[in-house]
Amino acid sequence: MMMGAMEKPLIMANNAFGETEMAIQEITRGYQLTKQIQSMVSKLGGEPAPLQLPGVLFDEVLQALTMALTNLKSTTSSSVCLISDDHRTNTSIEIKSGSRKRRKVIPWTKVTYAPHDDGYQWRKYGQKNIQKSKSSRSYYRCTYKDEGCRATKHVEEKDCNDPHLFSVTYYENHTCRANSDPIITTPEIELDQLLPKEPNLFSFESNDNMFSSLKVSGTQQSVNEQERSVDLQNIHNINDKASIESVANSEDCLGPIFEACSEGEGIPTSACLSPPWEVMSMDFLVQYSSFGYDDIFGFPCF
DNA sequence: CACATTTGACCCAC
DNA sequence: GTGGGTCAAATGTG
Repeated sequence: MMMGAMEKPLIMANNAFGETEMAIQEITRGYQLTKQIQSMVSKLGGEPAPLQLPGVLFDEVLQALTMALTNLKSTTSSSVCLISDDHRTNTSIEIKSGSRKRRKVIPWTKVTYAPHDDGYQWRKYGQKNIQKSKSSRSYYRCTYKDEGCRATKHVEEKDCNDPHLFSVTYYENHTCRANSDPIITTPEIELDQLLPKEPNLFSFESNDNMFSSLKVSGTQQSVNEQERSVDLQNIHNINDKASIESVANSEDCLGPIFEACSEGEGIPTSACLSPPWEVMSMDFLVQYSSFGYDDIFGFPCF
């Protein structure tokens, strides 16, 4: 699915999210056009010396666009309700310890790229080196703690090759005025608006809480509107890097960097990604879309 | 000056 | 005793 050079970008809904989405579309288009030019330049051949510099510049442009997309996508996905309320809202249970009742908060975790702005205002109150982890963990609480808001979060660098990847664990819900922030809770943004109307839907099929397959659909302007399937015994044991890469990098698998959603009992059901992220983002994608469950499934870092 | 961050000390569950 | 979470004084920043 290669977008034509003169093609216009999609027109999105006229709201804040739509504007962000439009920016994402534009940058994605810029990425694709740069790829096209890079391809044309590389085909000229025969004059390697003067073409070496443009080659390096193309790489840098593509990298810059990719980073811009990541940040935009990260902001978008954390600012709107991609996640079902059951999982955005952590719950708490009462635990009896001796004669005392102790409230145990069930946290939820998401993996995100920096900057991890989730729309709330946080105040850092501590930092500790964690025994099991090479990196330190930062402790944040809501700026409006004085107003009775008990929300806290812990931010820790993920133990994988990507230094920009962070694990953010949330405890308690915001009860402060920030909770009425329309960006966070906009009810009119429905899941189907967020899910890609474009190609590259990776759908995870689950069976008894185990992921059994990964499907990739190329639907928009795909030469063959076909659905290809990569069968994986259990997605949490992904080790077939090559097959995932081949799908992710296939020509009719272009589009937004990624989106992720979760339905039902927290089992990630669909997501999409585009070729620039290859397997690295696949790992991120899986972890992101299974926020709070990575401890259970133990997704690997490639 | 007000607010945020840093960092060593303290608390507490295990 | 140890490790993780929180406190609070010192320090930084706009």
